[in-house]
Amino acid sequence: MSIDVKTVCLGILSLGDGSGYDLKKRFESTFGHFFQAGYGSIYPALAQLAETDLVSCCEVLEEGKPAKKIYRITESGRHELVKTLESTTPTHKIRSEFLAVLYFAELIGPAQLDRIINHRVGEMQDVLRLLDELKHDSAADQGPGPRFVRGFGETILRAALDYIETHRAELCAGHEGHEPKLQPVSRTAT
Amino acid sequence: MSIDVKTVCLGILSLGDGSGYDLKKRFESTFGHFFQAGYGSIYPALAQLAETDLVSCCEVLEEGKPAKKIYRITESGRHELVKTLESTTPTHKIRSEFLAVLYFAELIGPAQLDRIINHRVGEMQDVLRLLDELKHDSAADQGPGPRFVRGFGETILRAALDYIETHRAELCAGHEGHEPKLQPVSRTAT
DNA sequence: CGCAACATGTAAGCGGTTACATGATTAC
DNA sequence: GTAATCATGTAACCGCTTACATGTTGCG
Repeated sequence: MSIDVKTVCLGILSLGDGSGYDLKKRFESTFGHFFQAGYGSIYPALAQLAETDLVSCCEVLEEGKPAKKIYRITESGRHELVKTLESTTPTHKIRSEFLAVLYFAELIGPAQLDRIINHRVGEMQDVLRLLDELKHDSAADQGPGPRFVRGFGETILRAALDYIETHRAELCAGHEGHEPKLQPVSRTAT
Repeated sequence: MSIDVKTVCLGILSLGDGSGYDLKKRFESTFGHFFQAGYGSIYPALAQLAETDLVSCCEVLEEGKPAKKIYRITESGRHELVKTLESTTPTHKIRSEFLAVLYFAELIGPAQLDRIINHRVGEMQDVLRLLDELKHDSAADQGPGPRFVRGFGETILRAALDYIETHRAELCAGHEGHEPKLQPVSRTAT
Protein backbone atom coordinates (compact mmCIF):
# COMPACT_ATOMS: atom_id res chain seq x y z
CA MET A 1 0.00 0.00 0.00
CA SER A 2 1.61 3.18 -1.07
CA ILE A 3 0.70 6.80 -1.36
CA ASP A 4 -0.51 7.27 -4.92
CA VAL A 5 -2.73 9.84 -6.60
CA LYS A 6 -5.78 7.99 -5.33
CA THR A 7 -4.70 8.30 -1.72
CA VAL A 8 -3.87 11.97 -2.03
CA CYS A 9 -7.25 12.62 -3.68
CA LEU A 10 -8.88 10.88 -0.76
CA GLY A 11 -6.82 13.01 1.60
CA ILE A 12 -7.76 16.25 -0.10
CA LEU A 13 -11.41 15.25 -0.03
CA SER A 14 -11.07 14.63 3.71
CA LEU A 15 -10.59 18.39 4.02
CA GLY A 16 -13.63 19.27 1.93
CA ASP A 17 -15.81 18.15 -0.96
CA GLY A 18 -14.86 18.91 -4.51
CA SER A 19 -14.99 18.03 -8.17
CA GLY A 20 -12.17 16.60 -10.26
CA TYR A 21 -11.50 20.01 -11.66
CA ASP A 22 -11.31 21.44 -8.14
CA LEU A 23 -8.94 18.73 -7.00
CA LYS A 24 -6.60 19.51 -9.84
CA LYS A 25 -6.37 23.11 -8.70
CA ARG A 26 -5.79 22.11 -5.12
CA PHE A 27 -3.12 19.71 -6.30
CA GLU A 28 -1.39 22.51 -8.15
CA SER A 29 -1.44 25.10 -5.43
CA THR A 30 -0.79 22.97 -2.37
CA PHE A 31 0.93 19.83 -3.63
CA GLY A 32 2.50 21.15 -6.81
CA HIS A 33 5.93 21.51 -5.27
CA PHE A 34 6.25 17.89 -4.23
CA PHE A 35 3.49 15.82 -5.82
CA GLN A 36 2.11 16.28 -9.34
CA ALA A 37 -1.08 14.93 -10.82
CA GLY A 38 -2.90 15.64 -14.04
CA TYR A 39 -6.51 15.08 -15.07
CA GLY A 40 -5.44 11.79 -16.59
CA SER A 41 -4.65 10.54 -13.10
CA ILE A 42 -7.25 12.36 -11.07
CA TYR A 43 -10.43 11.45 -12.92
CA PRO A 44 -9.73 7.72 -13.00
CA ALA A 45 -8.67 7.89 -9.35
CA LEU A 46 -11.99 9.49 -8.36
CA ALA A 47 -13.90 6.92 -10.39
CA GLN A 48 -12.11 4.11 -8.58
CA LEU A 49 -12.65 5.70 -5.18
CA ALA A 50 -16.35 6.00 -5.96
CA GLU A 51 -16.52 2.37 -7.10
CA THR A 52 -15.11 1.16 -3.81
CA ASP A 53 -17.39 3.49 -1.82
CA LEU A 54 -14.53 5.42 -0.29
CA VAL A 55 -16.16 8.51 -1.71
CA SER A 56 -19.70 9.31 -2.76
CA CYS A 57 -20.55 11.34 -5.78
CA CYS A 58 -23.42 13.55 -6.73
CA GLU A 59 -23.96 15.40 -9.92
CA VAL A 60 -24.65 19.10 -9.67
CA LEU A 61 -26.38 20.92 -12.45
CA GLU A 62 -26.16 24.67 -12.09
CA GLU A 63 -27.65 26.79 -14.80
CA GLY A 64 -25.18 28.69 -16.86
CA LYS A 65 -22.44 26.22 -15.96
CA PRO A 66 -21.26 22.86 -17.15
CA ALA A 67 -22.38 19.85 -15.14
CA LYS A 68 -20.18 18.95 -12.20
CA LYS A 69 -19.60 15.92 -10.07
CA ILE A 70 -18.96 16.71 -6.46
CA TYR A 71 -17.17 14.03 -4.53
CA ARG A 72 -17.40 13.56 -0.78
CA ILE A 73 -15.39 11.23 1.42
CA THR A 74 -17.35 8.51 3.23
CA GLU A 75 -16.81 7.06 6.68
CA SER A 76 -15.12 4.01 5.23
CA GLY A 77 -13.08 6.39 3.12
CA ARG A 78 -11.78 8.12 6.23
CA HIS A 79 -10.87 4.81 7.80
CA GLU A 80 -9.10 3.64 4.68
CA LEU A 81 -7.22 6.94 4.47
CA VAL A 82 -5.90 6.71 8.01
CA LYS A 83 -5.01 3.06 7.54
CA THR A 84 -3.09 3.84 4.37
CA LEU A 85 -1.29 6.83 5.86
CA GLU A 86 -0.23 4.86 8.90
CA SER A 87 0.72 1.57 7.32
CA THR A 88 3.18 2.95 4.83
CA THR A 89 6.78 4.05 5.00
CA PRO A 90 6.57 6.96 2.62
CA THR A 91 9.25 7.57 0.01
CA HIS A 92 10.78 10.84 -1.11
CA LYS A 93 12.14 10.67 -4.62
CA ILE A 94 13.90 13.26 -6.63
CA ARG A 95 14.32 12.89 -10.35
CA SER A 96 16.42 15.77 -11.51
CA GLU A 97 17.40 16.02 -15.12
CA PHE A 98 18.60 19.47 -14.10
CA LEU A 99 21.29 18.18 -11.77
CA ALA A 100 22.14 15.41 -14.22
CA VAL A 101 22.85 17.99 -16.90
CA LEU A 102 24.84 20.20 -14.54
CA TYR A 103 26.95 17.20 -13.59
CA PHE A 104 28.21 17.31 -17.16
CA ALA A 105 28.43 21.09 -17.24
CA GLU A 106 31.88 21.00 -18.78
CA LEU A 107 30.45 19.56 -21.98
CA ILE A 108 27.95 22.36 -22.43
CA GLY A 109 28.42 25.76 -24.00
CA PRO A 110 28.34 28.64 -21.48
CA ALA A 111 25.30 30.19 -23.13
CA GLN A 112 23.31 26.96 -22.88
CA LEU A 113 24.42 26.53 -19.30
CA ASP A 114 23.18 29.98 -18.51
CA ARG A 115 19.86 29.40 -20.21
CA ILE A 116 19.35 26.14 -18.33
CA ILE A 117 20.17 27.59 -14.94
CA ASN A 118 18.10 30.72 -15.49
CA HIS A 119 15.15 28.63 -16.52
CA ARG A 120 15.35 26.48 -13.43
CA VAL A 121 15.80 29.51 -11.20
CA GLY A 122 12.69 31.02 -12.77
CA GLU A 123 10.70 27.88 -12.06
CA MET A 124 11.82 27.86 -8.47
CA GLN A 125 10.89 31.50 -8.01
CA ASP A 126 7.46 30.77 -9.45
CA VAL A 127 6.89 28.01 -6.93
CA LEU A 128 8.19 30.21 -4.15
CA ARG A 129 5.71 32.90 -5.11
CA LEU A 130 2.94 30.31 -5.11
CA LEU A 131 3.91 29.17 -1.63
CA ASP A 132 3.96 32.74 -0.45
CA GLU A 133 0.44 33.33 -1.71
CA LEU A 134 -0.58 30.17 0.06
CA LYS A 135 0.86 31.48 3.29
CA HIS A 136 -1.20 34.66 3.16
CA ASP A 137 -4.30 32.84 2.01
CA SER A 138 -6.59 32.24 4.93
CA ALA A 139 -8.81 30.01 2.79
CA ALA A 140 -6.03 27.47 2.49
CA ASP A 141 -6.02 25.04 5.31
CA GLN A 142 -3.63 26.24 7.99
CA GLY A 143 -3.37 23.21 10.20
CA PRO A 144 0.02 22.01 11.41
CA GLY A 145 0.43 19.58 8.50
CA PRO A 146 -0.11 22.06 5.67
CA ARG A 147 1.99 24.65 7.45
CA PHE A 148 4.86 22.24 7.95
CA VAL A 149 4.79 21.11 4.35
CA ARG A 150 4.59 24.62 2.97
CA GLY A 151 7.44 25.71 5.19
CA PHE A 152 9.48 22.73 4.09
CA GLY A 153 9.06 23.66 0.45
CA GLU A 154 9.88 27.27 1.13
CA THR A 155 13.00 26.42 3.10
CA ILE A 156 14.35 23.97 0.55
CA LEU A 157 13.64 26.29 -2.37
CA ARG A 158 15.36 29.21 -0.70
CA ALA A 159 18.35 27.05 0.16
CA ALA A 160 18.53 25.80 -3.42
CA LEU A 161 18.24 29.27 -4.94
CA ASP A 162 20.86 30.57 -2.58
CA TYR A 163 23.20 27.71 -3.40
CA ILE A 164 22.79 28.18 -7.11
CA GLU A 165 23.44 31.90 -7.01
CA THR A 166 26.48 31.40 -4.81
CA HIS A 167 28.04 28.60 -6.82
CA ARG A 168 26.97 29.02 -10.41
CA ALA A 169 30.10 30.99 -11.25
CA GLU A 170 32.24 27.98 -10.33
CA LEU A 171 30.43 25.89 -12.91
CA CYS A 172 31.59 28.10 -15.75
CA ALA A 173 35.16 28.03 -14.47
CA GLY A 174 35.55 24.70 -16.27
CA HIS A 175 35.55 26.11 -19.78
CA GLU A 176 37.00 29.55 -19.63
CA GLY A 177 39.01 30.74 -22.57
CA HIS A 178 38.08 27.91 -24.91
CA GLU A 179 34.83 27.92 -26.82
CA PRO A 180 32.98 24.64 -27.21
CA LYS A 181 34.36 22.91 -30.29
CA LEU A 182 31.01 21.62 -31.46
CA GLN A 183 28.80 23.19 -34.06
CA PRO A 184 25.70 24.78 -32.57
CA VAL A 185 22.83 22.36 -32.42
CA SER A 186 21.08 22.66 -35.75
CA ARG A 187 17.70 21.40 -34.71
CA THR A 188 15.94 19.85 -31.76
CA ALA A 189 15.79 16.65 -33.74
CA THR A 190 14.63 13.10 -32.95
CA MET B 1 14.73 14.51 -26.36
CA SER B 2 14.98 14.23 -22.65
CA ILE B 3 17.48 13.12 -20.06
CA ASP B 4 16.70 9.49 -19.38
CA VAL B 5 18.71 6.61 -17.99
CA LYS B 6 20.27 6.08 -21.40
CA THR B 7 21.60 9.62 -21.55
CA VAL B 8 23.02 9.48 -18.05
CA CYS B 9 24.70 6.15 -18.82
CA LEU B 10 26.27 7.78 -21.85
CA GLY B 11 27.37 10.67 -19.68
CA ILE B 12 28.95 8.44 -17.07
CA LEU B 13 30.75 6.51 -19.80
CA SER B 14 32.09 9.81 -21.09
CA LEU B 15 34.10 9.97 -17.88
CA GLY B 16 35.48 6.46 -18.19
CA ASP B 17 34.75 2.97 -19.47
CA GLY B 18 32.76 0.55 -17.41
CA SER B 19 30.45 -2.44 -17.22
CA GLY B 20 26.76 -2.40 -16.41
CA TYR B 21 27.55 -3.50 -12.92
CA ASP B 22 30.04 -0.65 -12.57
CA LEU B 23 27.57 1.88 -13.86
CA LYS B 24 25.06 0.82 -11.25
CA LYS B 25 27.56 1.55 -8.50
CA ARG B 26 28.45 4.91 -9.96
CA PHE B 27 24.75 5.67 -10.22
CA GLU B 28 24.30 4.87 -6.57
CA SER B 29 27.21 6.83 -5.19
CA THR B 30 27.13 9.90 -7.40
CA PHE B 31 23.60 10.15 -8.74
CA GLY B 32 21.73 8.34 -6.04
CA HIS B 33 20.51 11.50 -4.35
CA PHE B 34 18.79 12.86 -7.42
CA PHE B 35 18.55 10.20 -10.12
CA GLN B 36 17.89 6.51 -9.52
CA ALA B 37 18.42 3.62 -11.88
CA GLY B 38 18.33 -0.13 -11.39
CA TYR B 39 19.76 -2.97 -13.44
CA GLY B 40 16.44 -3.29 -15.17
CA SER B 41 17.00 0.15 -16.70
CA ILE B 42 20.76 0.13 -17.09
CA TYR B 43 21.32 -3.09 -18.99
CA PRO B 44 18.69 -2.42 -21.64
CA ALA B 45 20.00 1.17 -21.93
CA LEU B 46 23.53 -0.06 -22.59
CA ALA B 47 22.27 -2.56 -25.14
CA GLN B 48 20.43 0.20 -26.97
CA LEU B 49 23.42 2.52 -26.86
CA ALA B 50 25.59 -0.25 -28.33
CA GLU B 51 23.05 -0.94 -31.06
CA THR B 52 23.14 2.67 -32.20
CA ASP B 53 26.95 2.79 -32.00
CA LEU B 54 26.99 5.47 -29.34
CA VAL B 55 29.09 3.09 -27.29
CA SER B 56 31.27 0.15 -28.20
CA CYS B 57 31.42 -3.00 -26.18
CA CYS B 58 34.06 -5.62 -25.62
CA GLU B 59 33.81 -8.72 -23.55
CA VAL B 60 36.51 -9.25 -20.97
CA LEU B 61 37.23 -12.69 -19.64
CA GLU B 62 39.42 -12.65 -16.58
CA GLU B 63 40.22 -15.89 -14.90
CA GLY B 64 38.64 -16.36 -11.55
CA LYS B 65 35.95 -13.85 -12.40
CA PRO B 66 32.63 -13.78 -14.20
CA ALA B 67 32.68 -12.51 -17.78
CA LYS B 68 32.23 -8.75 -18.12
CA LYS B 69 31.23 -6.41 -20.85
CA ILE B 70 33.13 -3.18 -20.81
CA TYR B 71 31.43 -0.32 -22.59
CA ARG B 72 33.25 2.68 -24.07
CA ILE B 73 31.76 5.82 -25.51
CA THR B 74 32.38 6.45 -29.22
CA GLU B 75 32.98 9.73 -31.00
CA SER B 76 29.41 9.79 -32.25
CA GLY B 77 28.37 9.00 -28.69
CA ARG B 78 30.13 12.12 -27.43
CA HIS B 79 28.47 14.24 -30.07
CA GLU B 80 25.07 12.80 -29.30
CA LEU B 81 25.64 13.37 -25.58
CA VAL B 82 26.49 17.04 -26.03
CA LYS B 83 23.60 17.52 -28.42
CA THR B 84 21.18 15.95 -25.98
CA LEU B 85 22.49 17.89 -22.99
CA GLU B 86 22.26 21.19 -24.85
CA SER B 87 18.97 20.74 -26.63
CA THR B 88 16.89 19.95 -23.56
CA THR B 89 15.30 22.03 -20.87
CA PRO B 90 15.87 19.70 -17.97
CA THR B 91 13.17 19.05 -15.42
CA HIS B 92 13.46 18.68 -11.66
CA LYS B 93 10.70 16.59 -10.18
CA ILE B 94 10.00 15.71 -6.63
CA ARG B 95 7.61 12.96 -5.73
CA SER B 96 7.30 12.93 -1.99
CA GLU B 97 4.96 10.52 -0.34
CA PHE B 98 6.68 11.69 2.82
CA LEU B 99 5.42 15.26 2.54
CA ALA B 100 2.04 14.01 1.35
CA VAL B 101 1.68 11.98 4.54
CA LEU B 102 2.87 14.83 6.74
CA TYR B 103 0.31 17.10 5.12
CA PHE B 104 -2.29 14.90 6.78
CA ALA B 105 -0.32 14.59 10.02
CA GLU B 106 -3.39 15.31 12.13
CA LEU B 107 -4.92 12.02 11.04
CA ILE B 108 -1.96 9.95 12.16
CA GLY B 109 -1.11 8.61 15.59
CA PRO B 110 1.86 10.34 17.24
CA ALA B 111 3.83 7.10 17.38
CA GLN B 112 3.40 6.49 13.66
CA LEU B 113 4.28 10.09 12.93
CA ASP B 114 7.46 9.69 14.91
CA ARG B 115 8.38 6.48 13.17
CA ILE B 116 7.82 8.03 9.75
CA ILE B 117 9.86 11.12 10.46
CA ASN B 118 12.69 9.20 12.10
CA HIS B 119 12.85 6.86 9.16
CA ARG B 120 13.09 9.70 6.69
CA VAL B 121 15.67 11.50 8.81
CA GLY B 122 17.72 8.30 8.85
CA GLU B 123 17.58 8.06 5.08
CA MET B 124 18.68 11.63 4.69
CA GLN B 125 21.60 11.13 7.08
CA ASP B 126 22.65 8.07 5.10
CA VAL B 127 22.73 10.06 1.88
CA LEU B 128 24.59 12.86 3.62
CA ARG B 129 27.22 10.39 4.79
CA LEU B 130 27.52 9.08 1.25
CA LEU B 131 28.03 12.58 -0.09
CA ASP B 132 30.64 13.23 2.54
CA GLU B 133 32.57 10.13 1.54
CA LEU B 134 32.36 11.30 -2.04
CA LYS B 135 33.83 14.64 -1.08
CA HIS B 136 36.91 13.08 0.50
CA ASP B 137 37.27 10.54 -2.27
CA SER B 138 39.89 11.71 -4.74
CA ALA B 139 38.95 8.88 -7.11
CA ALA B 140 35.55 10.45 -7.64
CA ASP B 141 35.60 12.98 -10.39
CA GLN B 142 36.12 16.41 -8.90
CA GLY B 143 35.38 18.67 -11.84
CA PRO B 144 33.14 21.71 -11.37
CA GLY B 145 30.00 19.80 -12.38
CA PRO B 146 30.32 16.94 -9.90
CA ARG B 147 31.37 19.35 -7.16
CA PHE B 148 28.40 21.61 -7.78
CA VAL B 149 25.95 18.74 -7.79
CA ARG B 150 27.38 17.16 -4.66
CA GLY B 151 27.32 20.50 -2.89
CA PHE B 152 23.75 21.04 -3.98
CA GLY B 153 22.68 17.74 -2.48
CA GLU B 154 24.55 18.42 0.72
CA THR B 155 23.07 21.88 1.10
CA ILE B 156 19.51 20.82 0.48
CA LEU B 157 19.78 17.80 2.75
CA ARG B 158 21.20 19.86 5.59
CA ALA B 159 18.50 22.47 5.15
CA ALA B 160 15.83 19.77 5.15
CA LEU B 161 17.20 18.03 8.23
CA ASP B 162 17.47 21.32 10.03
CA TYR B 163 13.91 22.27 9.10
CA ILE B 164 12.54 18.96 10.26
CA GLU B 165 14.31 19.05 13.60
CA THR B 166 13.20 22.63 14.18
CA HIS B 167 9.57 22.15 13.24
CA ARG B 168 8.65 18.56 13.97
CA ALA B 169 7.33 19.48 17.39
CA GLU B 170 4.71 21.74 15.81
CA LEU B 171 3.35 18.80 13.85
CA CYS B 172 2.39 16.95 16.98
CA ALA B 173 0.71 20.03 18.41
CA GLY B 174 -2.32 19.07 16.34
CA HIS B 175 -3.37 16.13 18.44
CA GLU B 176 -2.28 16.73 21.96
CA GLY B 177 -4.40 15.33 24.71
CA HIS B 178 -6.63 13.14 22.59
CA GLU B 179 -5.51 9.73 21.46
CA PRO B 180 -6.39 8.68 17.93
CA LYS B 181 -9.86 7.17 18.01
CA LEU B 182 -9.08 4.39 15.55
CA GLN B 183 -8.14 0.84 16.39
CA PRO B 184 -4.47 0.14 15.75
CA VAL B 185 -3.86 -1.15 12.24
CA SER B 186 -4.30 -4.88 12.44
CA ARG B 187 -2.19 -5.87 9.47
CA THR B 188 -0.29 -4.33 6.60
CA ALA B 189 -2.95 -5.74 4.36
CA THR B 190 -3.74 -5.47 0.64
C1' DC C 1 -14.79 36.05 -33.02
C1' DG C 2 -11.57 33.91 -30.38
C1' DC C 3 -9.54 32.84 -26.10
C1' DA C 4 -9.55 31.63 -21.30
C1' DA C 5 -11.71 29.25 -17.75
C1' DC C 6 -14.94 25.68 -16.46
C1' DA C 7 -15.79 20.78 -16.83
C1' DT C 8 -15.15 15.50 -17.75
C1' DG C 9 -13.39 11.92 -19.46
C1' DT C 10 -10.59 7.95 -22.56
C1' DA C 11 -6.71 5.53 -24.44
C1' DA C 12 -2.30 4.79 -26.03
C1' DG C 13 2.23 4.68 -24.86
C1' DC C 14 6.34 5.04 -22.23
C1' DG C 15 9.71 4.57 -18.90
C1' DG C 16 10.99 2.57 -14.87
C1' DT C 17 10.38 -0.76 -11.08
C1' DT C 18 10.16 -5.35 -9.52
C1' DA C 19 10.62 -9.92 -9.73
C1' DC C 20 12.52 -13.62 -11.88
C1' DA C 21 16.41 -16.49 -13.66
C1' DT C 22 21.26 -17.86 -13.56
C1' DG C 23 25.91 -18.56 -12.29
C1' DA C 24 30.86 -17.93 -10.58
C1' DT C 25 34.00 -16.56 -6.84
C1' DT C 26 35.44 -15.21 -2.26
C1' DA C 27 35.34 -14.86 2.59
C1' DC C 28 33.57 -16.37 6.93
C1' DG D 1 27.92 -24.49 3.58
C1' DT D 2 26.24 -20.23 3.06
C1' DA D 3 26.21 -15.52 2.56
C1' DA D 4 28.00 -11.61 0.07
C1' DT D 5 29.89 -9.73 -4.04
C1' DC D 6 30.55 -9.89 -8.82
C1' DA D 7 28.03 -10.23 -13.15
C1' DT D 8 24.18 -10.15 -16.87
C1' DG D 9 20.10 -10.19 -18.44
C1' DT D 10 14.50 -10.75 -19.38
C1' DA D 11 9.63 -9.89 -18.83
C1' DA D 12 5.61 -8.58 -16.68
C1' DC D 13 3.53 -5.01 -14.64
C1' DC D 14 2.15 -0.50 -13.15
C1' DG D 15 1.20 4.14 -12.78
C1' DC D 16 1.63 8.32 -14.75
C1' DT D 17 1.98 11.44 -18.81
C1' DT D 18 0.30 12.95 -23.09
C1' DA D 19 -2.70 13.49 -26.47
C1' DC D 20 -7.13 13.17 -27.89
C1' DA D 21 -12.14 14.23 -27.74
C1' DT D 22 -16.02 17.33 -26.48
C1' DG D 23 -18.86 20.96 -24.85
C1' DT D 24 -20.38 25.46 -22.21
C1' DT D 25 -20.04 30.22 -20.53
C1' DG D 26 -18.20 34.74 -20.28
C1' DC D 27 -15.18 38.39 -21.51
C1' DG D 28 -12.71 41.60 -24.45
